[in-house]
Amino acid sequence: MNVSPKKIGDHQLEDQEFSINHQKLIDATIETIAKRGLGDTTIAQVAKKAMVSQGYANFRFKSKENLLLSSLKFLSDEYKNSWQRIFEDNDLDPVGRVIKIIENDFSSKIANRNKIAVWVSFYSEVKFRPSYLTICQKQDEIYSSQMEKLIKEVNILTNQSFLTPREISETYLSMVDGLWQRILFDPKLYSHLFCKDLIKKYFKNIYKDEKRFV
Amino acid sequence: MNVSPKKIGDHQLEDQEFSINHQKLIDATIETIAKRGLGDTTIAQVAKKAMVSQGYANFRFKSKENLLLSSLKFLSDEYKNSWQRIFEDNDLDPVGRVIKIIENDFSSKIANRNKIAVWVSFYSEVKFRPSYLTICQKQDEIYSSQMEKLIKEVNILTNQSFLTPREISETYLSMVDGLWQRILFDPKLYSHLFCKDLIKKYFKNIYKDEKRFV
DNA sequence: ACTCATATTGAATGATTATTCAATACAAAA
DNA sequence: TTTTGTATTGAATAATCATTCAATATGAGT
Repeated sequence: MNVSPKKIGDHQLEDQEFSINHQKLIDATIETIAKRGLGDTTIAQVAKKAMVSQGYANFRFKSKENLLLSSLKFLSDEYKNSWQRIFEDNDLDPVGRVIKIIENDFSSKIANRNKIAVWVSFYSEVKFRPSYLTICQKQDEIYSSQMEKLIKEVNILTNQSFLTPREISETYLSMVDGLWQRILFDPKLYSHLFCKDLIKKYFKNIYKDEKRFV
Repeated sequence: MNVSPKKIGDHQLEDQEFSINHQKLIDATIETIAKRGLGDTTIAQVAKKAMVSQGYANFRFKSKENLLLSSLKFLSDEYKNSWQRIFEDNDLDPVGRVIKIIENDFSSKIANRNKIAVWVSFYSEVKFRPSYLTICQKQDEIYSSQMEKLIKEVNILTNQSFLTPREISETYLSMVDGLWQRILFDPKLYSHLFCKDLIKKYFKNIYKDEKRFV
């Protein structure tokens, strides 16, 4: 049953990342937050869902706070990986990349109601937990600047010059955050398709000659 | 010191709305949520800030849940009043109304960091508290439909027909939600001026001939 | 089989906090 | 002044939880 103490040579790995229990607990944390909300998430519930003892969960992560932080970090990395792959895909041209970005932001892996619930829970605490802010802000800054660079390329290719890359990028990113929130409210009305089409239409209005924004 | 038992004729007013303590407690609740977060807001803190006893706060609102609910309702009504006044102002033409709406949504009364913190706290709980959802959703639906009607008028006046009123209204509202969230993260970067100009530029791009969107 | 180090348990602890309620203050009416 | 009904208090209660830790299980090395 105990799988965690991986060894390299004679050395016990210090890094928690390699433990199966570590990941089980993080998954259970995310599920619990999504089901009951951040405020009603207790170590006991998480431990039960992860099928380890309550004491162990605390021992492993040193504190509840740290468990929450690790879970946020995990979600944050998952999101980052998904868009970084798009930015690094050399088979895509700028417009194709933008389309992939939109589709990723409203894919069922990223924009599902459970994960959004977790995101929003942490967002709401950001003002009071500098540690949450650090994780969210760093990610957002990179995404934001990558996006701006990408839009710059699209602007040049399409001869669009009224809205600056910064403006397009900022409006896009706010719109995504806003739509994610709305998915929480009313997932039927704000379906993935609806959101994607809305944003594509928004881009189509900026880049009138570009056929690919449906 | 006791001002609350207003009487009409011989009748004790049942309606809590008329009590000064009632409003003091709601104000204190909002301040406390903004300062410490929804999760760390206790009745004791709120009561202390409102300068009444802890027992009284509970007695008055029957439960903590109910106090929170009343506070959300208060904020919700305050917001609704501010935009309803704009929709009802007969001195404004459609474009002028849109501009007022934008300015209201990023006025310091509405988009200040404390109130946004409270909004976002409740949003994050919406999935788990149907009562919160009811308040937020109802308000949003009315705002949304009023906005759509207004945009329809602007579209007609400006001969704009590529984006539908619904699309413009949805993108606008999501953008506002997203920007509010961003104000929480980084209020320096997302100043009121920055947000207003960004949105006006966005409208200017839709209504190219309309000089008033700066 | 025995030892030892590490992983894991789960019950006990102590802190926090919503809620209750008996006691008191207060203000109007008699 | 006394009575009476309501407003308000604040201490007691009971529930919930994070955290701790002594006890136990496990598995590798000898």
